[in-house]
Amino acid sequence: MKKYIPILKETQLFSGISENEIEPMLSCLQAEVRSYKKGEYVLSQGDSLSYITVLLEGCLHVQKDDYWGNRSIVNVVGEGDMFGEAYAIADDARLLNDVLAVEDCRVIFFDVKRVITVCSSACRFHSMVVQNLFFAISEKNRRLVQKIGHMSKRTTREKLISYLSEEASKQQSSTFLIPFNRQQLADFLCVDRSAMSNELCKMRNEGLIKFERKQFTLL
Amino acid sequence: MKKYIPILKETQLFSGISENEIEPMLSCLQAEVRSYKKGEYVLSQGDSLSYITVLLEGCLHVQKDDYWGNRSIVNVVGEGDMFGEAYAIADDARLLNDVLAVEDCRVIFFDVKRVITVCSSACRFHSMVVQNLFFAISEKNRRLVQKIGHMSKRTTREKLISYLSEEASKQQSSTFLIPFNRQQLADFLCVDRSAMSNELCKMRNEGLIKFERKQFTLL
DNA sequence: GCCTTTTCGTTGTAAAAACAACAGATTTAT
DNA sequence: ATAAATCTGTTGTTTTTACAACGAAAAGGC
Repeated sequence: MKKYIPILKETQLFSGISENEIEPMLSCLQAEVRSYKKGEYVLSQGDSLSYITVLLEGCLHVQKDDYWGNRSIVNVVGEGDMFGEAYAIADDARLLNDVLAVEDCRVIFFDVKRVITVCSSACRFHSMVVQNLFFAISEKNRRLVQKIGHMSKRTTREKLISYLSEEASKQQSSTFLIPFNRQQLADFLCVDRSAMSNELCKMRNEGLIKFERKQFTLL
Repeated sequence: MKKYIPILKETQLFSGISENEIEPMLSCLQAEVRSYKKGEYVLSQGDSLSYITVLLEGCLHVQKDDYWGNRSIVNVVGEGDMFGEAYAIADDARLLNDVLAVEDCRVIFFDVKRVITVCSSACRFHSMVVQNLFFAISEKNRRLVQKIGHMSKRTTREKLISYLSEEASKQQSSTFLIPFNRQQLADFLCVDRSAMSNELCKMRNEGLIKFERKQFTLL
């Protein structure tokens, strides 16, 4: 359990809490680590979840099969990411998606009741975790709305402009780095990579933007 | 103010709190009720919000109009639903969307600082409101993720299938009512109305669905 | 260093969507 | 009850996207 503390320290959930403070919290929060083989389901649609979870190792896909059996991947969970928290915290929320291990995985579970109910004074950093969770979910909410703002644009060019403008304003510079490669950016904006790449180059030729790998400049 | 207590009692924010316990909380939370006519804006993009709000009566759309006049409906707020909370909780978050009354509405405002800061006095149900707020924000996140799931689909048909499947499963019936007219549904899924209407009729001709105004049936 | 894998840009084609314009049905207002 | 406004379906045209296939450049492993 101890070996995962450096990973946990970097997560938003434990932001502002040092490594030696995390250790006693693990038992307070009834932490439990489980392993999954590639192809196994970590969570399934319809499940009732009572754990806050953080992915320690591997990669997960949050996906859904619709009425006619078509599958859609909703989200990719990377190492250190929290997932399923909205289902664990909400009162009686059944999972609407499946969570599949696409690699061998290691997941840490925290009892949600222990997390959101502040325990007696012994665990003084607990209230900070509660607050972290509160702000994290609010921020996640706003990020989702922003993502919807980009996706709602009709053309690939408009989606790109929407996203790049926001990134520029967030980083307070017309030159900035994006956290995606081309494929990931396309997946984020829900467009085809090659079509997007094509559009980016057109925009560059028209003198709207400059870019080099992950560095972009709005002109 | 008193007459709204029976409505508030049924809301997520005051879940588990009885009517006679709500009354003293209203002053503690500095509640204020305002009315809006159909077509009026309750909140506007760029606003800084310091109130948790609950819709007592009517229906609201959380939406955004872009430079070219394209409208994107992010969320539908029904009676008893809370809105804008993610912006109120964060310290310096400006609203990304407008909130429009699509019917005559009545909204109650609570000072967010009073809500999330548990008071010292004998307001013992206050901490339960805080917990309810957690639940509500989590649920909101889930709804946003669902919407992204629909929008992430490449074709209008897939978007429709995704949305209608979910609505069917949410209402636990293959026949159900949607809360949108055609234009609003198009705005919600971020596609052109006529193209969507066309696609719906094709799907009906292919025997996939039946519909009549706002009532749909999956076959 | 070299080889392998990944990333990125480019092109052409087929499919799909946006857009515009219009007519009939339905709802709302007076 | 009638007129006005809104909603819905339909069609044709233009624009945009998805898809597939490929080579060059860059990154990573040994």
